[in-house]
Amino acid sequence: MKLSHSFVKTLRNSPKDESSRNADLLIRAGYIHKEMAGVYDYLPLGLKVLENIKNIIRTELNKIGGEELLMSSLQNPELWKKTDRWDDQKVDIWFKTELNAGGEVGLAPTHEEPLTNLLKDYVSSYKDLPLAIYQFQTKFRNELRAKSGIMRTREFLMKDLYSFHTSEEDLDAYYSKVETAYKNIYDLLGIGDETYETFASGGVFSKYSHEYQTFLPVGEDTVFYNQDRSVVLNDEVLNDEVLNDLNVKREELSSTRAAEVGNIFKLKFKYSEPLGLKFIDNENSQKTVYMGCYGIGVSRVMGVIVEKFADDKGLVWPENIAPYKYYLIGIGEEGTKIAENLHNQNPNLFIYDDRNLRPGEKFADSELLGIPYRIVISDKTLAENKVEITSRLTGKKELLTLEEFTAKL
RNA sequence: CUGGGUAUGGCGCAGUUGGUAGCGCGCAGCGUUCGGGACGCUGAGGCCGUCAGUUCGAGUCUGAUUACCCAGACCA
Repeated sequence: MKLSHSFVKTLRNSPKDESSRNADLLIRAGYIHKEMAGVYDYLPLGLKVLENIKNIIRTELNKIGGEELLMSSLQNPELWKKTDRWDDQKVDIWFKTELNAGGEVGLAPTHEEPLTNLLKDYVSSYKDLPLAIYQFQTKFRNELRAKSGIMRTREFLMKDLYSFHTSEEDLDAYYSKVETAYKNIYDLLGIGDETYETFASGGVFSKYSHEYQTFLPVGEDTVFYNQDRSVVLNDEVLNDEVLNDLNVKREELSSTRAAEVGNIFKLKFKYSEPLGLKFIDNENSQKTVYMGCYGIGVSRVMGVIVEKFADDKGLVWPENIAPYKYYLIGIGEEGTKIAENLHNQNPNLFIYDDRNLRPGEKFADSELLGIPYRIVISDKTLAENKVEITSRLTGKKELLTLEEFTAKL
């Protein structure tokens, strides 16, 4: 990608109305644009990051049998009335509007109801189960207060997976598979070593749910953890009964701020019962389907990654999710010519800074954008017939011949 | 929702006791520069969030309203 062709520009000043580090840097670096409080646009670079995160998640979910679909945002109130989640007193984050033809619709804050209902058309026998169905979908939640940049917004991208089973054992077994998949996902996203499965409140049908919490000073949750971090719990469930269940003592726990990057639930019959999702078992008797649901806030994860890695020079993306791997700078006539050639061979790997700027500005932007490796080709490096590679993360420089470098691509 | 704060060119800001707007960055042109955000000259761009009001005159005063930010509450 040639930078001169992008409509996006970097900013030297921080926008006044963003105090969160993630939105500040993402806006300055041209990854996102703010539409209004809690509503952001994803510009070409931001979209690439989002897509990279999605692909990591997609790959892992497909490994555990997930099937991807895409459901609608507009919701039929009748469905939600059956589960008692349409009433604003019960669920206070709905965006609701009216049809010109008459009647109300809502913008989906989650998708248990429509998917459970949808499956009534496709599930009739135990032979149709289990199922694991997921999507990447825009959710709408009318939060009283949007904050923390892209970490808590009114419109956001979420991966939601739902599983359907004939028995509690099967649900439990699948739940474990998801736990493993989630661990892999957070590892691949680069935040695995600071992300912990955390006990949280479970609701009606199970004692606990599990959240995935990334330790982060600007996180919105408070979690408690023991010394080896084998037990982590949300402060909302910090009580004697839970401490007893988990066999930890209050005194041995420390607390920290953390950001929720995922949440998994055993729903059992919570939605299948009221919506009537049933199957016939092998003895011809009618049973209610067991369900689980598993979410990851994709856009929030992007914000958490920014918060986790950014430094005083700007963004720092892990290689896996960076929009491009290399930021290419040619200096001098010969260096520019070679850089241009290199870029043209594989435009998808490089941001080629072909702008008519002095090198210092290009260096600064390469750092602000957080691209993993900066490649400089100049008279200086060409004197040794080499190109210079600088790691954004470590700042370490390396000189390779052009042949050695292209061999690595 | 409660409390506090802010609204002035694309971004960041200044506008003194009311006299119809200025700076930095960015942008356009020319020239000198060219491995760490260079410099000179020239230039474009704003009815000062919105609506009322006071006044001969309002970015400055009054009232209302909207948006945005922060803290808290809320948060499958």
